[in-house]
Order: sequence, then C-alpha cells, then structure tokens
Amino acid sequence: MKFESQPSYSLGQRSPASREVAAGENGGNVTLVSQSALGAINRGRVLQALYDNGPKSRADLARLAGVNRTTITGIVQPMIEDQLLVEGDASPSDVKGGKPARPLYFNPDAPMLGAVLLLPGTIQTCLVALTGEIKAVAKAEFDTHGDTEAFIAVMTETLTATLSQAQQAPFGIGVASAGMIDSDNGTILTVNLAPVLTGLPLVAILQERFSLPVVIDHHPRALLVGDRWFGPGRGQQNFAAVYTGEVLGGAFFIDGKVYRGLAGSGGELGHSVVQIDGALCNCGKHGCWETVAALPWLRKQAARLSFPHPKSVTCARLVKEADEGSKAAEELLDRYTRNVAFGIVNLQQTLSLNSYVLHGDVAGGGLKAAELIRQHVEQLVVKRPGQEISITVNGIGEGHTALRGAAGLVLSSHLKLVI
Amino acid sequence: MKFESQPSYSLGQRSPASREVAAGENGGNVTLVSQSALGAINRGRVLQALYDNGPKSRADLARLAGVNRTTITGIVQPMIEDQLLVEGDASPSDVKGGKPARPLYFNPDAPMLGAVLLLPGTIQTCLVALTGEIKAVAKAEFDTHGDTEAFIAVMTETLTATLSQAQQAPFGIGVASAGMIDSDNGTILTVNLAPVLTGLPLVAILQERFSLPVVIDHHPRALLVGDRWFGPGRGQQNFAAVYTGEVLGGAFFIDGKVYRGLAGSGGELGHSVVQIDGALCNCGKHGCWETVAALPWLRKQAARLSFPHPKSVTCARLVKEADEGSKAAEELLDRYTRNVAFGIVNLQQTLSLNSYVLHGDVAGGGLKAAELIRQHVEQLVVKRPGQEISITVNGIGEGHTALRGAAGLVLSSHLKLVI
DNA sequence: AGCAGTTAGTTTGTACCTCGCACAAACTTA
DNA sequence: TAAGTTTGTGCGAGGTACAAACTAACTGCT
Repeated sequence: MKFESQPSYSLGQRSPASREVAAGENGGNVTLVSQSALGAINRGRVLQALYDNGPKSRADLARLAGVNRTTITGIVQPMIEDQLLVEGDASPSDVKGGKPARPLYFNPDAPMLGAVLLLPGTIQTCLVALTGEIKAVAKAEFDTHGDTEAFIAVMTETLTATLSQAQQAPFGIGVASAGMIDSDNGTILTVNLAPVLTGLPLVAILQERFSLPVVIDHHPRALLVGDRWFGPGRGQQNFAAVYTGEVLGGAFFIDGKVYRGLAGSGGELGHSVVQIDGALCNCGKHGCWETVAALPWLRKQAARLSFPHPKSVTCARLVKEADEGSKAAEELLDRYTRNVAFGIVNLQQTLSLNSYVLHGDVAGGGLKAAELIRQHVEQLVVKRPGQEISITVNGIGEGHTALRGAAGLVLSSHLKLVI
Repeated sequence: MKFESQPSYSLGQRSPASREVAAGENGGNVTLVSQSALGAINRGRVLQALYDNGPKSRADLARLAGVNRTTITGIVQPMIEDQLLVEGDASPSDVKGGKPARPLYFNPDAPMLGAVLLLPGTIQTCLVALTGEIKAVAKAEFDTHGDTEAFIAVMTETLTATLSQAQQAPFGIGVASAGMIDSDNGTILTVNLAPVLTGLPLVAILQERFSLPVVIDHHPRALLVGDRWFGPGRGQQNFAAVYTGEVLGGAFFIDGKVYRGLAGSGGELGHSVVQIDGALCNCGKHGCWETVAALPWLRKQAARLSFPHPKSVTCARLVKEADEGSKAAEELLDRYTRNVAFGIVNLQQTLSLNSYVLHGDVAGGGLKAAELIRQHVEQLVVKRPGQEISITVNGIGEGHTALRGAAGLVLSSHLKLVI
C-alpha cells in the first residue's frame, strides 16, 4: 500500500501547521505525557486542590481528585518532609465515628513568593506566603516619562527592600504590569501612560539581579489569578475577571486554565467594538467599548450633566449619591452600568463563562453596581434554558488581589500546576 | 497546629466551588491523571498526530511527539493488529541512506463513522472513513413545522439507508445541527427555523434505534472540527470557525482543544452587540452583529439600492458583479465585509486567536471576500507588534466540511482524541 | 468495660507505562 | 565489499498508581 504524501482530500489555502511553532518543548504540536512527567503533574494538581479548597485531609483530597488514598499519601509525604506542607491538628470531623482526619495545608514558614505590581507611576512590591498572607509591602513612585536606568534603579531598590525581609529565598518573583505585555518573552511591549516602560525586558533584568525565576503578565490576568486563588473565583473552572477604570481589560479562566494567547495576548476587551462608527477612541478607532464604559466617558457625562467636581466622579460616588436620593446620579449610574454590561454580554455570547468578577472602578460600586450590571446583562443576553449568570465584585483592595495574583503566576509556572 | 476551616483571607461574596459540578467523572474539580488513563491519552495523541500530519513513520511520530521510538511502537502495534492502522510501503525517505521508513496511516477498511447534518428542512447523512473519505451520502427533507414522529421517521430512514452501506458497524454517529444544542444532554434546545426540533432528545433516540455511540453538537462546532481535520485548520492549535448566512455563529479551537462551554454553549456570536441601541434583531435585542452582517441585512440593503432580484443577493454574486465592474456591488460588498469584520475584530480582541476560517455566505465570496475582510480587520484591530492575522475561506462544499466535522466529533469522544 | 462499626492513613505487592540500551534489518555511498 | 546511517524491536530499569490488607483512632450500643 502506498500513501500520497499529502492526501488529496486535504484542501484549504493555508499551509498546514508550520506557522505556529507553539510553546512546546519540541517543534511538534502534539506532546505525549511521559510517565515521569505524570508525577509532577499530579503533584501540581494536589497542590491545586489545596489552593482551591483550603486545608484538606489526605482522604478528602483522594475523594476530590478521584484517586486512591495511597496515591495521595505518596504525593504529599515528600512535600511534608520538604516542609512545603504541614499536617494540622486532628479536626472534629463532620462525620460520626472513625479516625479523625489530619488536614494538610501549606506551611506558613515555607519559602514565599515575591510579587510586583507595576502601574503607571507606581511600583508596589510584597512577599506572599503560600497561605495567601501578604507581608513586607513596599511602595515607590517613578517618573513615567523619565529615564529607563532611573526606573530600573527604583524597581531594584524597592524589590530588594521587600525580598530582604524573607527568611528564605523565595520561589520566584511574579510581576503584574499595566499595558501590553509579552509574557512569553518577558517584556513590556507598551504602556500608554508610562512610555518609560516601552520595550523593557523586565524579566531578564530581574532574573539577572535576583537570580530567581521571574514571570510577568498583564494586570487583568493577575487579577484573575488572584480571584481564583483567594477571591470569588476560588475553585471555579470557568470565569472571567474584568477590570474597568481609565482603561478596560479582562482575562479568562477557561476549563481550569488561565487563558493566554500567543505571547500572552488576549483580553484586550477595551477595544472591542460596541458602537460601529461611534465615538473616537484613544486607539484611533471608533466605538470601542472603552469609549462608553471607562472613566473618561463617565466624567464627560458627569460634566455634561453639571455634576459637581465631575473629574472625581467614580462608580462608588454615584452609588452613594444615588442612595442619598439623587435622581441624576441614579440615572447616570444606570447608563454606566448598562454600558459596562455590553462588554460582558459580548463575552458571555462568545465564551459563555457564566461568571464574571469585576475589578477597578465598578468594583468600588459594590453589590449595588454588580446587581445593576447583572440585571442589564440578563436583559441583553440570549439566555439558554436554566443558565444563570453570576456577577460579583472583588471588594478587597485592588492592590492585594493583583499582588496575590502576581505571586500566583509564579506558582503556576513553577509548579506545573496544570498540565 | 490548627487551621481555620475557612481561611480568613478568603473574601468575596460568592460561595466557593459547589455551584458548578463540572463535567468531571467525580464531583471534584481537580482530577489526577491515572496510570491507565495515561495509556489512553497517549494513544489518542498519536492518532491526533496522524490526523494532523498525515501518514508518518514510527520514527517521525516519535520525533513529533518528543518520545522514544519504542514508545510509539508499543502504542501503534496493537492498533495495527486491530486493523485500525495499516503500514504503508517503504517510502523513498527524504534523508540519504538508512532503512526506509514504513509510514502508518488509518486503514481505509477500518470501521467508518456515521455523520448527520441537520439544517432547517433538510437532513444529510453519510459515512466518513478515518481517512476522511465521504461515502454513501443520503439526503431528505422534512417539514420544519410538522410532527415530531414524522421527523423521526424520516431521520431514521435516511440514516438507515446510509449506515446499511457500511461493511462493518461504524464507531458511532455524529450529528451537527443548526440551532441551540445541549451537547451534554444530547438534546436540541431550539432551532428558530425548525420548531419541530425544539426539545428533541436526538441522541437518546438515535442511540436506541442504532445501538451506537451518538454525539451531537451545533453546526459551527462541526465546521470547526471539519476545518481542523482536513481543512485550513489542520494542525493548528488556535483558530476560530465563523459561519455567516441567515444567522451568524462561531466555534473556537483553543490551545489544541475544541472550546465547549457548559452544556456545549459558547460561540453564539450572532447576538453579540456591535451597535448599542441599533436595529432590532430577531432575538428581541438591538444592535446584534446579526443585524448588520447576516444575509437579511445584505438583502435589505440590496433592495434599498435597487439591485435586481435583491432577495437572491449573496456574497458570491456581489463578488462576481464587482469583478464585472459594478460600482454599486463593490461598495455594498465593502460595507458587508466591513460589517462581518467587526465580529471578527471583537473575537480577535477577546481571544487573539489570529486565525479565522470563514464558512457560509462569505465563503462563497472566495479569496476576494476573505481578503477584503482581512483588510478591514487589520484596520479595526489593535495589533501587537509582529502579530499577523489570517483569514481564510473553506471553499469546499459546506456540507462536506460539516459532515466530516460531525464524524470528527464522534472520534474525539470515542477515542479520547482531542480533535 | 467491651465490642462492633466506621473512617484515616500506611504497608506491601502488582500492573502498567516510558525510557535507554543494544541489536538486527535495510538502504546509501564510496 | 565495507562503512555509515536510519528504522524498528526486544529487554531490563525506574517510576507511578492501584488494590488488598493492616493498624490507628474514634463513636455508639449493649
């Protein structure tokens, strides 16, 4: 029997494969799972289960993961010996009888994670324990239009101040940055509001100075990971984090994995179009979501409606004034949340994730803003029977979620948390 | 040491986990990879590599997959004995010297796959070989507003006519259907243009009559799988299939997997909003993409512009007339393709898949339509440095891609392939 | 107090999978 | 004809998960 080298029934103009070399270790696009890798994978998944569910006994973990108890013992024992995990006191089991379970969780004294949050003009650094605790926070400011060397100096100094407070060498450093990030190459592509960062190969720089694994990703993705780790996204397999403020952005958790396009692209929701030939956007196009759902829009409307101090209007203030009886505030809030809802609707129609965690300005509006947005989304979306859409705000300080998320980025790359 | 049952640093209003029970075998959300599953996974991946790359020798497969040659032998040998794969003649190797390679590929005489394409008013059935060949095509029509029993009778009859021509019992039956599909439960939720199908538990019905595994999914997802299998999506890890016609829809191939939301949701792109408070859509909302990029829009515009026979205007006709020098056709084509581009732009901003395969009406417009859409997308998207966006049309008959895709759906569920 | 019943965690042996090594087979080149 | 190269196949080693059987610890009933 003789095969044609390229089967005749394969049509289509595009050359097969070859274009995208993928991030695989080899050039191929299919990778088999090796036996040895299996151990690392399952080790990672057990840790993931602990992240998702908090302290759990071996037996519970076995049930959660659907494997034999002995398997869990084999996985966790070395980790206990390595002092990564600790065994808690026998907890009063909820079931009657039987030997009480010994819950396992991360050792608070295990090495920590370095985290950096880089926003236009400010640097925040901290240490994050595997238990989620945040320590040794440091802050600094930098000149957004200044000198690269000056920035690197400030960054190094701030980070050193934080890292020096660690008892042991951290597992690594995670950086969350505003702007457009190439997470594959570890460089900042562009940050509109901070030109000094343009093209900065930050991962290489930090790796060299601190001799630790360094990862970088963009701000919304860090929020996503933070949500997933200790926020409303905990244990969820599918949800999105949406950031609103001066700009809009998002990130997705899909089928138990952080979605990351080529070079860490994806989630640039601010410039999806919701109004063909609409208002001019900063990006030069028209009708971007950002032109109707970001703070600049809100403030322009506030000015038009003669609000006092329109430049300091926020969702939080609108909610407060509406609660105090201001009809104008209530109406503007309704329009604002409706405009925000459109972006979520388009996301829902596309990916149907069903669960959205809000950050940034609208999160300041708390439950009321979330509920308004939810109502608008429900009205605007084509629902399936029985489908429920959840909109939550992560009320905890922005910085903390993003910093935890930055730390979480390290973990997922360091520990092969997911296949 | 004593752990708090719910760590204090876990905030957020949403109850952790519990809500979504996920499709996992167990209730848990994390599943470890078991030893035995590993075999199945790797077997599937080897087959995947054959799908992606066509006939390959064991040594090539080993290189592609990054594993030892002996491993491939171990995986492949039982499949050859089962007559699923066959060894081809020693091919003239492209390298000099050495033992000539024996390429492996699917046995054309292996059991085939049953495929059904269900569109409003018509049923198409066929057999698909593992090599992609289509045989025993049968067609029938049914009354879209008729009786359920009558439909089932027609369906059974047509499918029987096709399946009876198979030499051996097929591996299973794959159904691609228009409308909203619950692929988890195997039911058709709604098909606007064919009310007779509403709520039909088609998988259960066919499974009972034919005693074969049956899977169902919606039309765009079948197109996606068809593209991936033998079309422009072959070997790609990330791309989208977009269907335009009376309605708009899409499906995504993300990180080497078909994206499928809860119960097979996702990809309902037609009702994403591109024009806030725009024209009224069939769905009752305003400004859906479908109101500006589907055939009804095109025909209304054609009528407004006094085109002859406006109700039979298609993209193909516009391209033809534009090529023949009609300025009016050229302008309408430009507006049409621009409107189509907006949906792709939003997809690109969201997921950044970079590669789009068009089906349906715009595919009829061929390379010219694809190029116009590509130009509009390029203009409307916020590009990253070095990013390239590919827009292709799958010129092959719609039916064939969808039918192959339907067959592919069976494979991915039956053989744990990750098509 | 004692025993049955139940659950947690461990020990031991088994089955399975991939890998590296060695080797035969088959072809090219000089 | 000999050397070199590549393909494909046994075989043992190493690692992983699983099942069965065991010990530990606690509850509840008699």
